Amino acid sequence: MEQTPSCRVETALEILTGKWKPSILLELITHDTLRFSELKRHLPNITQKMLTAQLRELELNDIVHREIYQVVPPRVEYSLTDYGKTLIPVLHAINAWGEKHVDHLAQKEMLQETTASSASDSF
Amino acid sequence: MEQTPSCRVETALEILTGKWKPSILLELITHDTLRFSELKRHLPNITQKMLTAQLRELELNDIVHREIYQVVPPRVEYSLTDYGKTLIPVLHAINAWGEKHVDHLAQKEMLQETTASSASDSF
DNA sequence: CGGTATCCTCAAAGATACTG
DNA sequence: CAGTATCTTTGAGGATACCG
Repeated sequence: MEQTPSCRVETALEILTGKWKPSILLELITHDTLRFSELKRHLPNITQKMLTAQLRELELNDIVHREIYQVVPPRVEYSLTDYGKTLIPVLHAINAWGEKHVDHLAQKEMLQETTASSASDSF
Repeated sequence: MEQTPSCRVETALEILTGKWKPSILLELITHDTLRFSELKRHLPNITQKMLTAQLRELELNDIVHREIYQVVPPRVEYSLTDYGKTLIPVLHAINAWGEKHVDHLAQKEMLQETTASSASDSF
């Protein structure tokens, strides 16, 4: 319960870090609701174990809602909670900076001509 | 060079993650310029090895500038580059969300009275 | 003072197999 | 379909000692 700036930044970053959490969150932002298997299809390299684990952590932090339909075969849908949606502007800021940074890195590699790159996606 | 949103977010997060990078960056934001030993003093639990390693990574990404004064005893000063300063708004957004989240977590633990907490620091 | 060089630990992530 | 259960791997981070 320190509440120093770095405590707050680290607390926030704990939500976002985890190898797959940014991808999962971005999928849920753009698709709104996804079943477990759909999420897995969108993230081809993730294992079931990791997908489950990361989703559980996000759920524990109230970022993600897990809706279970008691049918056969089972159907489980994931979506952002309202609280989770407050993360969107943060991800947006990170995304925007990341785009600049990828360009910045590219410029370092080839210090010659600057290929004008495309404008930012909405996300 | 994929340039998908999650690629960009992950690229940006690579800069910020690392156990000590947020703290180091916040120190450099608030103090402007710090010697190696001053930085170490502000971060009591970091080892020299980790401090060096994290600073080197930040330097490689053009976030931090390392100025060496050839004197005895050696003097090395660290500061944010102009490019590194573009991270400040991002850290600010993360910090602001982190503050809300610490409150959010606190509310989950004691679901009783809401102690009105202090307003946000400048950082 | 401001670092390297080694060695070690442990937890996050991956591979694989099984299940209600 | 949507998960567990195990086992193994990897590498970030830490402890400690030494150096220009």
